[in-house]
Amino acid sequence: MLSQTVEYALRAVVHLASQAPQGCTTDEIAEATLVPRAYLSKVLQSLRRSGLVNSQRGIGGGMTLTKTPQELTILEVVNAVEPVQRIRTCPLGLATHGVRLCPLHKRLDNALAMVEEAFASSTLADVLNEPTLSKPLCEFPSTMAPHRG
Amino acid sequence: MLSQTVEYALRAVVHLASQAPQGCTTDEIAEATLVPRAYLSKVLQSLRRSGLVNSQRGIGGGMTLTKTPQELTILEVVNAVEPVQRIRTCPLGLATHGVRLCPLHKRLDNALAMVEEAFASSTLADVLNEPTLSKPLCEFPSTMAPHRG
DNA sequence: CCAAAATTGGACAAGCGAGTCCAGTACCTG
DNA sequence: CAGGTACTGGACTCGCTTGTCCAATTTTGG
Repeated sequence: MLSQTVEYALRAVVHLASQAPQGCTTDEIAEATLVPRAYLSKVLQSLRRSGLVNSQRGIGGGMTLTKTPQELTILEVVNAVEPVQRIRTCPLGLATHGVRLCPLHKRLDNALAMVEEAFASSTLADVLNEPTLSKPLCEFPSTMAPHRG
Repeated sequence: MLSQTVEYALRAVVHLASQAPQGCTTDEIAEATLVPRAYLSKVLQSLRRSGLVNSQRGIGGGMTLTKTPQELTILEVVNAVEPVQRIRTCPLGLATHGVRLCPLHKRLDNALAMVEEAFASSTLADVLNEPTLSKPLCEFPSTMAPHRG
C-alpha cells in the first residue's frame, strides 16, 4: 500500500538524519540503505525539488537535510514523493454530495486520516531516538554506527 | 494510496449488498457504481475467485454475495483484490533483524495495522445502516433507492 | 587549467495497473 | 433446438512506476 519510492525516500532521509550534518553522497546513501543508486538519485532529486534536502555538486558535495530531524516528519517525506490523497469529495463525482461523503467513503477517508495523523506525529528524531536495540536502517546495534569515510 | 481496483470492488460489493438477495448483473452494477463495464467484469471475476461472490450465467443470472452484509467486512473485499501488505520482516532483508522491525518500519507497519483494523471492523451492513442522509453510493437520499428493472 | 568528484537530466526498457474489445461458453425461455 | 442473455477469458493498448545508463554540468583541489 506504500509505494517503493516512498520506502526509498524514507530510508534515504532517515539515513541522512542519522549522519553528521555535513551530509552524505548519493552513493553513500545507496550503499547504506540498499536502494539502487541510479533510482535513488531520482528520488533524491524529487526530495530536493520539494525542498526537503539540499544538494551540492563536486568534491565534498552531497545531500543534506534542510531541516533538523526534530522538525521533519514522516508525513512530509511521504508527501514529497507521493502525497497522501485524502478523499475530499465523492469519487463517483455525484453532485448530490459535494463534500458530504457517503458512509463507504467516509470510512475509507477515516483510514487515510489515521495514516496521515500517524505519519504527521512521527518526526525523524522520534524514529532515531526510539529506545530499541535495532538502529533504524538495521544492520548494526545502536552503539556501532558506521561513520562517514 | 488505495488503488482504483479496490475502490471499484468496494463500490460493487456495497451495491450488491444494498440490493435484494437475487443479485445484479454486471451491467446493472456498472451503471449504478459508475465503473467501466468491461473492467468491472474483471474485478468481479477476481471477487468470484476469492469466493466473495457467486456468478450465474444466462438469463436471470448475475452476481450475488456469498455472505450476508453482516458477515462481510471491508477488509475481506480489499484483501480479495489487493491484499493489505503488512511489513513483517525488514524490507532491507537484513538478517540481523528477522522479525524485529526497526523503528522506521515499525511505524509504517503500525499505520498499516490501523488501516487493517479499521477495515476489519466495518461490515457492509455497518456501511449500509449508518444513520446518514447519503446512501452509500450517493445519487439518492436514503428513501428513494432505485430498484432492479 | 585540468582532472576527479558529484549531482543533473534525458533517453530508454521492463513490468504492472487500468481499461477496451471480442470471441467463447453456459444458461434460460420459448 | 434456437436465440437471447450474461459471464468468462484472452489479446491488446496506454500510461505510470521502477530501474538503468550515459552525457552534461558544477564544484573542488592540485
